[in-house]
Amino acid sequence: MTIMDTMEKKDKKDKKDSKNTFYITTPIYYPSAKLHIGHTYCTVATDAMARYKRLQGYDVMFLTGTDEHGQKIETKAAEAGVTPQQFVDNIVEGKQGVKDLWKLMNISYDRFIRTTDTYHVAAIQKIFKKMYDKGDIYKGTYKGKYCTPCESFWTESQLVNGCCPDCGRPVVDAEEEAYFFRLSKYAAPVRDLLENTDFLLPRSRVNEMIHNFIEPGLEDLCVSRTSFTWGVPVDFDPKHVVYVWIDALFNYTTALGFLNDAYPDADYQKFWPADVHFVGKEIVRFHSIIWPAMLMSMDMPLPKRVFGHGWLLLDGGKMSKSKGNVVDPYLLAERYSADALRYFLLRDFPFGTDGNFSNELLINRINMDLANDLGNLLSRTTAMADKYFGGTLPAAQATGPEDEELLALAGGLRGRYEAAMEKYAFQTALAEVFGVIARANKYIDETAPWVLAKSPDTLPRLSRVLYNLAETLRLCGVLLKPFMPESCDKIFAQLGVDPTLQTWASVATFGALPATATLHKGENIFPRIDAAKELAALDALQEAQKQAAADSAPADAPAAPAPGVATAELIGEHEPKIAYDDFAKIELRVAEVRACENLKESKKLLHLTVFDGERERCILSGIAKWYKPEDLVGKRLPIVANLAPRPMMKGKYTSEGMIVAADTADGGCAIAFYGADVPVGTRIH
RNA sequence: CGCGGGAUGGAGCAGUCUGGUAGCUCGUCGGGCUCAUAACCCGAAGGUCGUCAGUUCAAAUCUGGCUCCCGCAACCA
Repeated sequence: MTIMDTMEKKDKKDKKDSKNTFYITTPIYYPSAKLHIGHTYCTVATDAMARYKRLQGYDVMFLTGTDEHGQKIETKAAEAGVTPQQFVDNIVEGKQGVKDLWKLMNISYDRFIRTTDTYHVAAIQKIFKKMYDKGDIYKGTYKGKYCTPCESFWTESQLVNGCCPDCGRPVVDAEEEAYFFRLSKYAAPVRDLLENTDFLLPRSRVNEMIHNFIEPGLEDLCVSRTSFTWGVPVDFDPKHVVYVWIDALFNYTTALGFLNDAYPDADYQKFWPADVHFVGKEIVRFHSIIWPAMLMSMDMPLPKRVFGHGWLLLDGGKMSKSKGNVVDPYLLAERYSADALRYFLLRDFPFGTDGNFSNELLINRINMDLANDLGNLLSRTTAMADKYFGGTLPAAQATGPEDEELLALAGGLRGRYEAAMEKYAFQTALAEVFGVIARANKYIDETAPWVLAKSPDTLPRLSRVLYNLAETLRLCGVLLKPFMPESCDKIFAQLGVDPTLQTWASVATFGALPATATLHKGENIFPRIDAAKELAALDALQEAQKQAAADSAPADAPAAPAPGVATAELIGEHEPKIAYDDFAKIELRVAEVRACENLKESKKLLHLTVFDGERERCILSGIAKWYKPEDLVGKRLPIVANLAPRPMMKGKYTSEGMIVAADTADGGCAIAFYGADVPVGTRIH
C-alpha cells in the first residue's frame, strides 16, 4: 500500500467519524387518490438507498409522508361529502392507503410526516413569518385576471388567450392582496448552484432548469392564497393560507424538529442538510430552484443533492387515469411479493430516465433472474449439501483451478456494487450482483459436483465447491438485502448465516463463512411463474378492478357492458341534469368543410373553414393527430354553431365554433359524418 | 429557429461524459449436463450503432446539418 492510499484511507475515515449520518427523503405525496406504481417506484428506490446506507453503518434518517393541503383536496372532500381532514385521513391511514402500501412494500421509513400534523403547521407559520420579517416575503398586489364564475385568479401566462383556463369564460382585471417571495433575489446563486455543482442530478435536468426557468428570468413567487382555506393560515394575516410549496418543501426540516417541539432540535442539528432528496422529474423545478432559494433566505444549509428520477411509462406514454392504464402496486406486490416487485422496479429501469413498464417485463424478470438464476442456485447448492453431506460441509476441503475466477469476481463484488450505488445506479449495482450469480451457476457446471460425489477421493473437492457456492450466495445475499429484505433473510436461513456474517464488513472479502457451514434446502424462495397464464389473469384482474370502480360509481352506470359499450373509464364523471331549455340553448348544426389545413404553429390543431348554410366560418380544432385535412374536405359534420368566438394562437386566429366528436378509447376522437341528403345548415336536436 | 430527451441485431436495453476489434437480457436454432424451480452450461445465426458530411491513424462515442419518435411548454371552444 502506498502512502497516498494510506492518507486517502485516513481522510475517508475522519470524514466518516465526523458525520456518520445519512438523511434521505422521498417527496411527500399528494393524497387526492390512491398511490400508483410511480409513487411506489420512487419510495422503493429511497428505501433501497436507506437500507444500503444502514448496511454500511450510517446512522440513517429516512423520511416520507404526505402533502395534504390545497384546493384539490378541499374540492374532492366536498364531492365525497366529508371534511378535508377525514378525506386525507382515509387515504393515508385507511385500508390500502398510503401507510398500508408502504407496509406491504416493506418500506423502512424512520419518520412519516403529514403536513396537517399540528407541529408542522405551527412551524410553517414561523418560517413564513421569519422570511417576512427578513423582507424576503412581502405583501403585494396580485394583479391578475379574475374569473368570476370560478372565483379564481389567474396569471397572464396561465390564461388561455384571455380566458379562464378552467371554464374558458372571459376574465376581468382584478387585484388581490397577496404575499410574494423574492425569488428573483436568489436567481444568481441558484444558477451558480445548478451550473457549477452536482447539486442537481442527473446532469440533463440542469439544462432543462436553466433554459426553461432561469434564463427567462425568475419572477417573485406568489406564496399565499385567499381563494381556499384548506391550508396553513398565515398567523398574522389569517385570511391568507400559505402556498403549498412553502408548506410542502419545509417538511424536510420540520420533520427533524426544526422550529417545533414534536422532535428534538438535536435531530435537525444531526441530520440537516439532507444527503439527498429523491424526486420525480415533474417536481425538479421546485426542489432545485425554489427550495434552495428559500433555504438561502432562511440562512439554512442547502441539501447536498437533489436527484430527479424518470417516470414509468405505459405503452410509451404517461400513465393517466383517463387512459385507464394506472398500474396498481398493491395488486402486483400481493401477487408476486413485495421483494419481486422491488427488484424489478430497480433492476429494469435506469433510475434517471423514463422506462416502459409492462406486466410481461415484470414476469419475465422475476422468472429469469429471481427464479432461474438466484432461486435455483440456492436450491441446487443446498440440495447438494443435504444430499452429499447431510447438510454440514466436512472440514477436509480441496481447492481447484476452477475456483480462481469465481473467487476473484465475487471477492471484488462489494467494490463494484458500492461504486454503482453511490451514483444511484441501482440497475448497475444489481446487474453486478447477478453477474456473480450467473458465474456461480456456470461454476457448478465446470466442477460437476455430482461427479465429485461418486468417489471418496474427491469428497474434499466437493466440500470446497459447495463451500464456495454457499459463500458466494452469502455475499450476494448481503448486498441484495437492501433491495429484497425478506427473501435475503430466507437465503441466510437456508445457508445458516448468522447476523454477524450479514454485515458490510463481512462481504469485503471472500471467505468469511466458516468452512464447516451447515446448509439445508428450504422452500423455493422465488417460484417460477407461468407467464402466459399470469398475464391473462392480470388482464382479467385489472378489468375486474375497473368494473368494481364502475359499480361503486353512480347507480345509472350500466351493469354489464355489452361489446361496443364504453367502459367506466370512458364514461367518467356525469354532468348534472339540465332542463330542456338549457339544451335548447346549444345550437348544433350540420356544416360542410370547405377547406382544411394543418397549422404550422401547432401539431395538434387543424384549421377548418366550414360553411354553416349562411356563411363560412373558421374553426380551430385539436384533432390533427387523428384526421388529415384531406379526410375532412367536402364532408358534412356537426358543429356547435353558437359558441362564443374565441381568439387563439395569440390572437392570430379566431375560432368560431366547435366540431362535435366522440372521444375514443385510445385517447383519439371520432367524428360522425352526414351524407349529402342532409342539407348544410340543418339544425341538430 | 420555444425547451429537453431519444433513434444500437426480431423485442427491450447498456455502452456515448473519459474515441481504440459492438455488449447484456429475452426470443430463435444446435449441442452438453442431470445437482436443481422442465431450471443450469456451451455454441451458432442475426446489427454498415437513424441519416449525410467533418475532425482523427482510429468515431456508436467528438463536431455540424438533416429525418423520425417521445415528453414539457403552447395549445385541442
